[in-house]
Amino acid sequence: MRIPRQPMSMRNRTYTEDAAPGADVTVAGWVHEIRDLGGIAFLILRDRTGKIQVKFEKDEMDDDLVETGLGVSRESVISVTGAVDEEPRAPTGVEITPTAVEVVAAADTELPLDPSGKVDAELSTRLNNRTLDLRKPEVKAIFEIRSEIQRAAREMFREHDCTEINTPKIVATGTEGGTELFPITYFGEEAFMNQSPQLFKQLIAGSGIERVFEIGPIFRAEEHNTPRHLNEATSIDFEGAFCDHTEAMDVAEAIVKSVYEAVAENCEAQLDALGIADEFEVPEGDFPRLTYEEAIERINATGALDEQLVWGDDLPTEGEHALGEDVGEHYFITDWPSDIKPFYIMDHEDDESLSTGFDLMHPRMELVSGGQREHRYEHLIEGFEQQGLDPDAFEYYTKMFKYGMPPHAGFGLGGERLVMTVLGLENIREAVLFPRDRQRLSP
RNA sequence: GCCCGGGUGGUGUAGUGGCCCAUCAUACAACCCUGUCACGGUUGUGACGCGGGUUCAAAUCCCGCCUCGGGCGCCA
Repeated sequence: MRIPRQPMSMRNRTYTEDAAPGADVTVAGWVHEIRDLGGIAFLILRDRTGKIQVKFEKDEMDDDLVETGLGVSRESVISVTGAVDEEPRAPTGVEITPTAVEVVAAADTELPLDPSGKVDAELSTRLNNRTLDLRKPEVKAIFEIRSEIQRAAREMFREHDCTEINTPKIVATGTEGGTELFPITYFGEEAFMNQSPQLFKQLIAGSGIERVFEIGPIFRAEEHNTPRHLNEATSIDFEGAFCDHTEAMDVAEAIVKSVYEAVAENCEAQLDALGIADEFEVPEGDFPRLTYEEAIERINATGALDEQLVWGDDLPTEGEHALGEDVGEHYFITDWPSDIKPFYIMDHEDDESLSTGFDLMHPRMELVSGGQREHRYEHLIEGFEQQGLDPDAFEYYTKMFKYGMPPHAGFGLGGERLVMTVLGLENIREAVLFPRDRQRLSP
């Protein structure tokens, strides 16, 4: 049974997909299109479940009814009451012969974009008119799938004995010092929007809760302008006490795979709406784990770069792409040089120049960054100083390492990048209802 | 932060100095049409981002501004 969620006058509303031949129903939704053939006309009504055809035979129906039904503009909200009949000539095999039509909310005739999809709209136009944009089945499908992805991720974290947590988004200090933060005023004090739950999730991993995850917003003030960056993004974070980096990699891999499996299993209609049902593939087998050294060797071997990479270089975007094409599936890059990973990542015990940091890559881009954390107080303080950060500013964080901080590891996964790569979207903004980027602050 | 490319009716486009009081599609308005499913047909409505400059002549070239997108850096 569906829970009634309509206004009182529409409690008895039937969804279009449930309108069965022989029944008298009231359907409600948006006017998708009207095709007036002269003596007969068809109105296509759309709701969240699909579309249904409403037939108007002018000679056989009340003039007022015909006038109301055919005089309404596209995308107006109407309700239609009438008998449902089987009709092979109708698009869905059934159609409604109306006895009553009510215009619930009329729409202006000039629409800022065309929800029927006959004319394309640029992403910018679409985002400025997101409500109308979401009336297109293929756009709606992205967010239904995004919801399923988050559900599947939550479930898999629970299977890994994690507790869901929520950490503050208004903070006094940054996390890693590196990226730009959005400054705000907090009752007259300087504060920032948090760029990552990193420090907080570590503090909770060190509590009795041990294994935690969070799906929440992060804010980065970098002025980048690319199809894979946002200034407000959703981070899917894991942190586990008594874990090392290899277990964190296992969890990351399990999450990504379970997301693909859930989409394949539960989103058939949405994949179909997006036109990718046939080529959609769930990753199989273990994700290859390349060391940083192997990664730069393979990139160099592709010959894609003008200059060969040497040990200690960060991987340029072009190199990432070349490697992604070469590997052809999700893969990890492990054993990064300590110098290019943040201070809170632990180095290997037997080689201090190598860190336990890892990235999980989709062939198109980086998805996950993680590692085993430095839980030893003295080493942590050293790390702060080496990175040019004042440990005193992070005392709320560092002091907890003095009271029994277990070894722990974790990762952060880019939520929008996950949606984007699962669905093959061209632009990360398509994976967010109301994206925040360099030039977009509203809607 | 550095670099590159765009902005033409409501929407998406054609147009690189005169052939443009601007093309096509869709939308909108009106009329015709009884089985459409991107319905079809006829007629009509509606636009060169803003400001300045060059030129006999500017949608087209130059400068500034606004705005959108992309590449790199950095990252999720």
